[in-house]
Amino acid sequence: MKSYDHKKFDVYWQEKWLNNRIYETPKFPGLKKVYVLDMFPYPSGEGLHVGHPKGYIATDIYSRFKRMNGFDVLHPMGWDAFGLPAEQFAIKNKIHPKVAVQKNIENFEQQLFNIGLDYDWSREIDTTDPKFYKWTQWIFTKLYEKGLAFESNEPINWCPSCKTGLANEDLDGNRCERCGSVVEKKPLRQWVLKITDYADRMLADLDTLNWPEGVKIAQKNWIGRSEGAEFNFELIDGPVKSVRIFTTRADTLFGATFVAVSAELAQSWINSGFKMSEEIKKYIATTLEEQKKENDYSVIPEKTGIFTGIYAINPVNQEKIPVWIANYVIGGVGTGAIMAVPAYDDRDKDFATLYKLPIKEISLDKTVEEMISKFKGEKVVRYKIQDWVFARQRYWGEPFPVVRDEKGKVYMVDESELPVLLPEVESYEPTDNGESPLAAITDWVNVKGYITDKGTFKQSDDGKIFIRETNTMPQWAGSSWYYLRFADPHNDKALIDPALEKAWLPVDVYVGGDHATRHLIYARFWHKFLYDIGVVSTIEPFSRLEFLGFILAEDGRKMSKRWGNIINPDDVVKEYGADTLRVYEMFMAPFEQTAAWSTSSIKGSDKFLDRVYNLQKKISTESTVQTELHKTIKKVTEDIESFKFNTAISAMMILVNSMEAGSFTKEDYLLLLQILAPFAPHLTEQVWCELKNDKSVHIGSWPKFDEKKIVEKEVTITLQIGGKMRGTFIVPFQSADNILLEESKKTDGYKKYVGENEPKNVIIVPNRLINIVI
RNA sequence: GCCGGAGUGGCGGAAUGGUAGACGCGCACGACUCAAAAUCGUGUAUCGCAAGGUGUGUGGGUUCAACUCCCACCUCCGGCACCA
Repeated sequence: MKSYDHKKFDVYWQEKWLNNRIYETPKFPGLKKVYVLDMFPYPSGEGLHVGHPKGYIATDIYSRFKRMNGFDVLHPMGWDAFGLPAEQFAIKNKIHPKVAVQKNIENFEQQLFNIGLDYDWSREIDTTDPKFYKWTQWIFTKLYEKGLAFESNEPINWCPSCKTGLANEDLDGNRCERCGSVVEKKPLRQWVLKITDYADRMLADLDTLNWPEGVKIAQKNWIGRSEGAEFNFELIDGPVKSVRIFTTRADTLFGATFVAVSAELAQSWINSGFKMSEEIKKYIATTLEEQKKENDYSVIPEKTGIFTGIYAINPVNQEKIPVWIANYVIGGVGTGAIMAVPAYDDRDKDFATLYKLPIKEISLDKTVEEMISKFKGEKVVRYKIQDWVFARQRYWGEPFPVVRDEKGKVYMVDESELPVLLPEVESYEPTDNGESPLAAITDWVNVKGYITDKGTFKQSDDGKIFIRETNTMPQWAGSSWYYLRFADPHNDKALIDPALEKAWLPVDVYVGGDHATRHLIYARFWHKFLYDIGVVSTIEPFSRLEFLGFILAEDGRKMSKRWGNIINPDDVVKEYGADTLRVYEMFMAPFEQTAAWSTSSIKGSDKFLDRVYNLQKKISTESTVQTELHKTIKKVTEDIESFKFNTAISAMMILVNSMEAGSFTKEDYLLLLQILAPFAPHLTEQVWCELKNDKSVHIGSWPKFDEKKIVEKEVTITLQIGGKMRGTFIVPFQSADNILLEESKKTDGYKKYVGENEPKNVIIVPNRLINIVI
């Protein structure tokens, strides 16, 4: 049992803060602004477990800290509420996703509120709100205008279980990231966004970001820029005049001993009428089938191939070399054809060894550049990143603001008629044929109207019939720009007012889990596009990124219904109070590190807060803790700024230990309350207001540490002899070297290990250490 | 295979190249109590009665001094993957 009733404090202050609007952000910031943002959650039906609020607690501490330091803080919260789970819930229970989502949001709000988070709820947003997705649709129309959104019929990844097309980023290997089904390649009419146009800028601007190095590297690899060249190899009696190969090693062209093409390319030759033997056809078919199948990436598949009977001419020496079909050459990568140089490429070497093809060593005396210019190569930059497959054949997403006329010509819906509302349907079931459930609603799909002078579509009852686009946008659409909306959440004339954009953006600190190669790629892409059309004034959306480590269950597994190991923050708040939950989650491990929950360890944080509360009974007029107090203020200030919450708390624990053992004044105690306030807002507010008769600790100013007080009067010097620790002694701060040496001679350690011998060398680190070398 | 990150007590973890294990949990003993819980106090890397020795994944190196820097390797976690 604690000495105070945390339930009373929690509820009292949470309501009071709400009523006094102490966390409401001004429309425009003053001199100092900071925009602190959490990756907004998907409001699932299961509610929060204790892992979810970890990041929110951190941003809460950070924004309270900044507010106390005189900043105007934008710290908002919203809901990323489109997506498959709500839809699947709807299908199962025949409840409209909107209804389920609303209920879940209310539950989430209450759970977050109970933790005492300082969000400005007047700025709450929801991606499924038509007032919000109006602007998601608007961005799409702008992308289309600039030629960055286009339709394609290329085969795309199709998840047979989710019954929708997917982007490369939605895959885990060759499985659907959501459900784990192996995806198929399926030709499907698709909306695609030209993210590749921004690849170079996204790569270059990574350097400007204060992000964890690992994320930057992951993005760099995902974008996967490679510089190389393409060369034409003429074919003798082939299906086409020449085959085009891509290489990053043009300098090895003289060592090419065969050409290898993908089964896909060979199939296209057959499709266009070229005759090949049954054996070859069979090989192509089985290879294509194999490549579709599940890959175990830990094992490199065995290489197979077949000779086509065709020969190619190496453009650098007119040598006649055979053309093979090989399973290690993959359609869709590069040109789908390579020149094989077994002497300088391990894969080519394996293949050549297997099929007894020649391996030719050469002298590499020409540079890549020389080879390109001399042998009519073409310099080519390739990216691993693919254009963003942007349409989903599902119900619960943003409708496209797109119609077609009877000839199939595409028009964007006029801006004045946005948003295109997501209609009610009877069945949310997806279909097998790649049609969205929306396609079944004929009186929505067929819409009368006309084309304006600007070339956009407007509705009119006496107009011609147009057909609406029935796909919806992917889950990542809303989250690609939502952070902009918080600065101007109720604007219905523009996505964001330019003055507010300049005032608040960019996000100064962005906190969340690992979305290195999806959300953080997509949002950067859209932000750069919005920069190009003048909506935003910064080239990057998130200046600083802090990753959070997840909280595992006590058994070391992920918290999940399936394992029955979920810990609900509501229960923890009830038993220990919001402050204890907050302090414990920040103390349990370094912020960015994954750690397991411990029901016994949390008691330590609870005890700590109780001791802080009880300290007020010990207030005296003498202080023995000045140095330590000011050291702690310094440490906590620095640690919050760098997200080292665990060591900040540890420093405060050390201070409290000293305060218990020694004596301290009321002023000392109030300073402790102030630096603890961001971590434990309820308890500190209660005691602060009682003792000081002040309005709120949270709008007061952050304590400044006194540099003079941090300086110790006496320091403990470590005595080393020959590098080994042989004792300690105490001297006044900043004692001269000769004093240190004299003092060290008085120690037992010196007498024992040095005695009358003359030291070879003496190394002195002022205020710290003396090392006598013998 | 490539690219990241990490290996420290029974556990979570702390250490600008300068007393390794701060702080917390757990455990042991003691105080309070009829008793228990809570609370408080003391102890808690390891070998040794002690003096002292050994210890931060392994093996080398640099240095007066290495968890920290360099080289080689092992293990675990994450990402990418026959990308030409």
